[in-house]
Amino acid sequence: MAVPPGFDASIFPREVPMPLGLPAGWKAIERSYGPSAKSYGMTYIRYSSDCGAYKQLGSAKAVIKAHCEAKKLNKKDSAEFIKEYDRVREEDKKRKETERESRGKMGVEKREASVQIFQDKFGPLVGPVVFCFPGWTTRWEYSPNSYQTHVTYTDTEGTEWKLLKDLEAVFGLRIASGEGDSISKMIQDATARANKEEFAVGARSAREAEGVYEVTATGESSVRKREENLRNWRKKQKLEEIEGSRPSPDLLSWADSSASSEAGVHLAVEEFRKLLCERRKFPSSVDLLVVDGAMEGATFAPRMRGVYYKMQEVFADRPLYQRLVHVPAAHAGIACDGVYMMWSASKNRWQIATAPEESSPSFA
DNA sequence: AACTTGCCTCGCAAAAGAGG
DNA sequence: CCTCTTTTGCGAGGCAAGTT
Repeated sequence: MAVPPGFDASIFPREVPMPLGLPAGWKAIERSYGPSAKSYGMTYIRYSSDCGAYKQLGSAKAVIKAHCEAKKLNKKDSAEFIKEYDRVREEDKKRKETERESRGKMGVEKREASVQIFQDKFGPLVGPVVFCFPGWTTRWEYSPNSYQTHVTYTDTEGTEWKLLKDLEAVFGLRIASGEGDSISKMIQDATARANKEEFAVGARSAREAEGVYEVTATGESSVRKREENLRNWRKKQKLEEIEGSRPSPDLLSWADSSASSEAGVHLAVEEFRKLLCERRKFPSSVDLLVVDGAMEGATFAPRMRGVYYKMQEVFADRPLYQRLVHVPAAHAGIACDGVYMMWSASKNRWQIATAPEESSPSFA
């Protein structure tokens, strides 16, 4: 077993976040295998209770069992507790599935059905139309090995799409969930502006340059040689690797260092605004919101505090905010986090959670 | 004897690769 | 361009050697 690149045994053992749905009062410690082990470079997790009664439990289920024991729960309450744990896990699984589906990755049947819904309404989706979606970027890459040019579309969220079928499936799914109107409008507007010849310029340019041709949301086009593109790509990969090994870079940049200073926060907000407007073409009037303080000691404080922007969507008749993070490796230098702030009608309060749904588990 | 620690395997899911 | 197959990655959980 090869040791993963960048593996550093000296950072272990270390505390890691407890898996979702486990009770408070426990710690998860990640340890690494010793140099003599076949699994050197791999790690494993052990759980211990803060009270010291349990040490080195090997799994989440064992933690649940021990928790019920320690709390002297009777059979019924224990079963209830386990049920709740399963429910939370299930919900998280569903959330992840929804996330995958929004990227076009779904089961065969669902995919075919979604594609059908789309095609019944609009016919097959074609490149020149996607090319005209407002705020999207189109990139043609020529690969000399296959003499083929493949196209990648980047949507306004920065998600890349390589297959028109994926887009059809996602749009079909959204139509089925009642978003038909906005999609219809986008498709119709784009179809009206679509121009086959203009689109064909992309593939031709990429082929002639034997490299990459890209047209951004604002209509600027650029050509890069293949080698140059490969270099950039490698650089990006490396950066992402470094970013990945570090805990949330944005927090280090301001939440930790300058949260206490009014001016620091102000600077961070302005920085986000600048990036949003210049790189992601948001209107300069975009509403930004700072979440900070008043939660010292809260486990998820580092995950919650930060700058949020007001989304176009509304939730429960009130604005919906999404957290922004600094990601220098991303092309815009900025990205949206999976953390939202919304109004909860049932609880009659603002809350921060991982998905804009009434039922999603919330931090506060 | 009971507990702690390190290691290994199994099974599933995601990613990569091969082929039509 | 798309689908099917293979490979890889990863968490859960058990086993066994070492400690107390």
